[in-house]
Formats: sequence, C-alpha cells, structure tokens
Amino acid sequence: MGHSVFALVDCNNFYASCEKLFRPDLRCKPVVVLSNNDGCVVARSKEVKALGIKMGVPIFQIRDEIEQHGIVCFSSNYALYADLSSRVMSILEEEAPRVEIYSIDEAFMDLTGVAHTVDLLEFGRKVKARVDQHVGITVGIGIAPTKTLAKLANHAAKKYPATGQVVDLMSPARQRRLMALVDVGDVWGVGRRITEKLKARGIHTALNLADADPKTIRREFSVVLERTVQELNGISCLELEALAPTKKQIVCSRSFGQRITERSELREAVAKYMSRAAEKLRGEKRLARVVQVFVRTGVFNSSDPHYSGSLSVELPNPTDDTRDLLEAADVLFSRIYKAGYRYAKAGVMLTDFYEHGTYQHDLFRGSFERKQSKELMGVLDQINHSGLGSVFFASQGTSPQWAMKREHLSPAYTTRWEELPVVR
DNA sequence: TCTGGGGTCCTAGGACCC
DNA sequence: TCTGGGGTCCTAGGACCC
Repeated sequence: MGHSVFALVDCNNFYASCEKLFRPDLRCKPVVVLSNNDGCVVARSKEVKALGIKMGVPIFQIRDEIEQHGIVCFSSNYALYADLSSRVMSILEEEAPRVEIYSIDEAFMDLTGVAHTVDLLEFGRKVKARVDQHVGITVGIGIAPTKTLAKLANHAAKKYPATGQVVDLMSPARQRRLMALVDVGDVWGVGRRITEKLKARGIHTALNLADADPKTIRREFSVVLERTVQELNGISCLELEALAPTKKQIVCSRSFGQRITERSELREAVAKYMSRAAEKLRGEKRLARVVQVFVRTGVFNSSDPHYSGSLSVELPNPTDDTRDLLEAADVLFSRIYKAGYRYAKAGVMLTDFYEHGTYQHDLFRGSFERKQSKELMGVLDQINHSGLGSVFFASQGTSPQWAMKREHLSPAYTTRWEELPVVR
C-alpha cells in the first residue's frame, strides 16, 4: 500500500515492427498489417501513421494511398507476433520481480521494491536497450505511481521524441504539467462515448478530469470512471495482476472469406469454431457447462436481408470433450439456421466454467462422461500441437470454401524450421 | 465487390422469494 | 382506487480495452 511504482512497457507499432524485423529492405517503408480476411488495417508503421491513415479503416477505402505511396500490406501472422511477444516478455521478467502481461504488446512491471535502489529513468533506459538488443523491437516505457499515470507517461514517451521514449512521471508537478496537455479522450479507460459526455460538461483535458469531484463523477458516470479520477491523482486503485486470471468465457468466431449460402458449409464452420473453442477450454484446464452458437448475415450491406440468430444451452454436466460440445453446437445450429440468407459470420461461445473434480454431478441424470475422454482429447491436442499434422472431426469438413482470406501472409520465420530466415 | 476478433466489468431491470 | 420493503439471482446491453 501507499507507494506503488508501475512501469508500462509497450512495443511500438508491434505487428508492423514484427513484419519489418525480417525484412530489412522495408526499414523506412510504409507497412500495414491487416485484420483477418485482409479486411481492415490493424497495425501501421510510423510512415503510415504519418500519411494520416487511420487505425481500423477498411482496406478497400485506401486502395489509392496504397498504390500512390507504395504501402506494403501483410496479412496477420499471429504465430510470429506471439513468438516475438514472448521473447520481449521474458526479458521484462528478468528485470522485475513481478510482471503483468497485459496484452500481446504491453506489460506492466512492478517496480515498487526496486524504486528506492535505482534511478527509475536509468532503469527504464536499460530495459529498453536490452529489448532492442535481444529482440530488435522498439519499446516505449512510462513510469508512475499508478497504472493510469504509467499509461499516460507511456503516451508522452511516444509522443515526444526528446524523451528517448522513456518517461519518469513520479513527480506530481510533472504529472499535472503533462495532464494539462493531454486530451481527456487519451486517458486510459475513457472511450469515445464518455469523452463526448465529459466534454459536454466542460472537461476537456486529463487535468480537468483529475480535478473533477470523484463523487460527482461516480454519480453521473460510474465507479469505473471514479477510479480513473483517483488514479490520475496518484492514488493507486488498480493492482498489478501477475497471475493471469482464468478465463470466464471463450469465444471463437470469424467472418468468412466469402458469404456462405449453403447450410452444410455454415454447419462445418460452426463445427470448426467449436473444436477450436474446446481446445482453448482444455488449455485453460476447465470444463464448460453453457454452449452458445450464433450466425449472422453482413451488417454493412443494407440491400441484403439481415438475419442474426443466437441460442445457448446448458449441458446436463460440464465437459471439455469436443464430441459433447460439437453435439450441442449442432443442435443449436439446426435451430437457428434459416435458409435463404447470405451468411457473413458465425461463432461459438463457452461459459460457466468449472474446475475438474469440483462439479457435483446431477444425481438423477448421473454422470455421462465418456469413457477415456481425457486420453482421447489429450492425444488429439498433442498431435495438433506437434506440428506433425492435424487431426479433426469429420463434421468440420476438409476443404472449406469459407476459409479466411490471407493473401499477404509473411513466412513463419521463427516457428517453422522450413521458413527460418536465411542470411546470405 | 470488399468493413477483425477476443476479452472484461458494470448497471439496470425483471423474476422470484419472504 | 388505494397496495411494503428488502433481498438475491440472472440476463441483456453498454462501455471499455487491445
């Protein structure tokens, strides 16, 4: 309590930087990474940001800019990003006793214990240099007494090159000076809607928000925003969570490469997502009791008739067996499917999780657990993770027409032997 | 023609109970 | 016509994050 110190480490333009890492020829070239199906821009190199291309824009809207500026496009290569991320994170874990991996490209470090033994700015510079040297990814670092202020410090580290991308924001006077320059919408936890409401009340900067009355904010907004106000004032409300909390839900959903009109194809897609969700569930070492399936048409094209169907079911007993889950998903699917629509997306969700061995089986229905379920699922996961091949259920189909579009995929430089980069 | 995916937390309102 | 007070649990929806 009292004197926490957090560092927020954030990789610059992470996905775009990962792609550039293995393509030195692209060093100063504009690069974007696209979402699944090559739909929207999800990461931009600094050259692309400078061109004013916004995050999340559909690729078809910027065809001209791509052509004109020679922007290089990549499909998302998640395996590559995850691998480089874990390399960055292991370095951070060597440098601090406790690290919270907040997302694929961000982590909070707990510097509470070391703060009085080292110079924080120097410490930050050292961490940055180590990541740069060992992984080749550039990071920005913000250091402050609360997570929200550390985020703000990180924001400043990126915005002002003179900082060398490391900012120590422990001093309250510096906090106030910076907050006066930051738009309230750039504060962590303040999204578009709340920004609008705040500005209507005359709160325009982070400093305005810090100086607002917490009780009023709670009444007119929420306890969440009240916490933000406290955090901006150096009162730490958000703890560092070094142990990843177990998931409460698992979602697998995808937009299709092309619209689906065939029932059998849509059914295969649902089965495929269900199998993936079951794998994730076993990875979490949990059993799920509630299964949900949804299908829907596109939401952007208004000329096609819209339909969105979703249904969930509570299983008699929690399970992690792909066969049980597929069975449930199929029943739900047949109840929500309607012929005659052009489907754009489908997905499944698992919720209501239990640990193995803690669930009290229904006395009257008894335990229907399949024989050797654990063994079969174990072998299934093992084969699929070995890289030797893949085993799956027939209901998923073998040559989906609905597979994702990934026309600009980079090689798996770090995760497949055949695709290792070669230095000549 | 073409617009991502996967999470969390909070709140309001309804159902139900005593 | 007028019709209490308090609690729990669940769900849907909204807001946010990366």
